[in-house]
Amino acid sequence: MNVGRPTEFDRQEALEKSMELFWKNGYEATSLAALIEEMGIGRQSLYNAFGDKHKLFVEAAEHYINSNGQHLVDAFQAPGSPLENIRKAMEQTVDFLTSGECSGCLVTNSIVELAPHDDEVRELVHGVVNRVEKTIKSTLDRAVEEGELSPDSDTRAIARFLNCTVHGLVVMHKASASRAALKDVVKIALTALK
Amino acid sequence: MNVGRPTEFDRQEALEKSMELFWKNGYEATSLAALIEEMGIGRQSLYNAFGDKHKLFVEAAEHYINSNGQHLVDAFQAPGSPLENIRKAMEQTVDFLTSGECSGCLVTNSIVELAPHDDEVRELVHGVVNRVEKTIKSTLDRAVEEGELSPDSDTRAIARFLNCTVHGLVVMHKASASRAALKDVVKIALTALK
DNA sequence: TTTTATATTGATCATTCGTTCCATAATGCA
DNA sequence: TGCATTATGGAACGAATGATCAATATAAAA
Repeated sequence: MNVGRPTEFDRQEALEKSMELFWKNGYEATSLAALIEEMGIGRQSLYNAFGDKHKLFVEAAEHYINSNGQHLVDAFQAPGSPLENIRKAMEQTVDFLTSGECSGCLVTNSIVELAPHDDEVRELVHGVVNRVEKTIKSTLDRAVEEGELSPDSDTRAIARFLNCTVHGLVVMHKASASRAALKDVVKIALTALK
Repeated sequence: MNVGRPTEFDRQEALEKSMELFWKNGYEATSLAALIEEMGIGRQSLYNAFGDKHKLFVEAAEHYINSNGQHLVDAFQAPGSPLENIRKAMEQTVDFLTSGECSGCLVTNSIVELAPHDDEVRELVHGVVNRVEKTIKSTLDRAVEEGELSPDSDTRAIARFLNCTVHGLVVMHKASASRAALKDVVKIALTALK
């Protein structure tokens, strides 16, 4: 077992670096040369460890979903008041976008750049969108159960709406919208929770 | 005046074709070869008439803004009930996205793909976003004047919110969201107009 | 008709792209 | 100590990229 020359680099670390690059520049605009440079590994090592550029991207996107994406899901599912969780999750999104050097959301970026003509990526991001929608819906259903929301609320529609708002916030931020503008959006969006 | 060999192709027609291609595939994924193929002109003619790929893209984007983008602005500014205009404009957006073969919105696409690292495009789309926001705000202000909306409404915030929702709808559509899902979003978003 | 200016056509440019080949190095196993 | 197996580093691949050059064609102006 474990025969052969041992790998010299940290696979997870290299994957993380590639994720940051794809996140910042998108798929097409990220070259193999840039990846090798940023990941700090040799060309052949990249192909050995990750297959090819597209496979690397998919793996990087999955890693993004399991790390950054999970934070959003966690915020919605936290214990305590469901509506308060939703408020916090939306404001957390604004903080996430406006804190430090952030390039929006890798999922949103991939939806726009790749989903229309890349079947594998489309299935991946479509799954994420559906999962987030269900997460929000279950939080809303809990809000109904606990009397925070009217029993005749269309929780699925509201969940879709909030999900949509998150993507809209990402786009606005990339269009140089101010933090105040994003907060305005959240403020109004939350008025739909009555 | 008008000296030299006359141009054989229709410049506006060629520009339109390039717009459709950039719209469908994005900037990076649209090659010169595909452009001259679709535009039906020679390579050198393209460079003579439009400068280079980037200049062509900017001009195509401006054309998109002045045609497709104007339809949205017109919907908001139509005569009659302001709130009714807003409702129609949002539903028109859903129709626009789900009718025929549409690749979202060239402006939204450009924001995500190019705005972060392309100064010229960023200024262009930033201007569009601001203009749309002001258009919606003026419609909302008219709604306040005509008593359709409470006088203490934060019309700028609502305008930002609706603008955000439009971009979110585009992203959702590209993520294979159903027409029903988009309509759900609009239904909830309009409840913020109370 | 000659001159000047612009358009078209096709060849060709240097780069960059993602990818692969190959020789070498480093490990565990027999 | 070989042997098998995997990793690394560098060279090189063919294809595609955006862009330009040079030759020819077509028009108006002199």
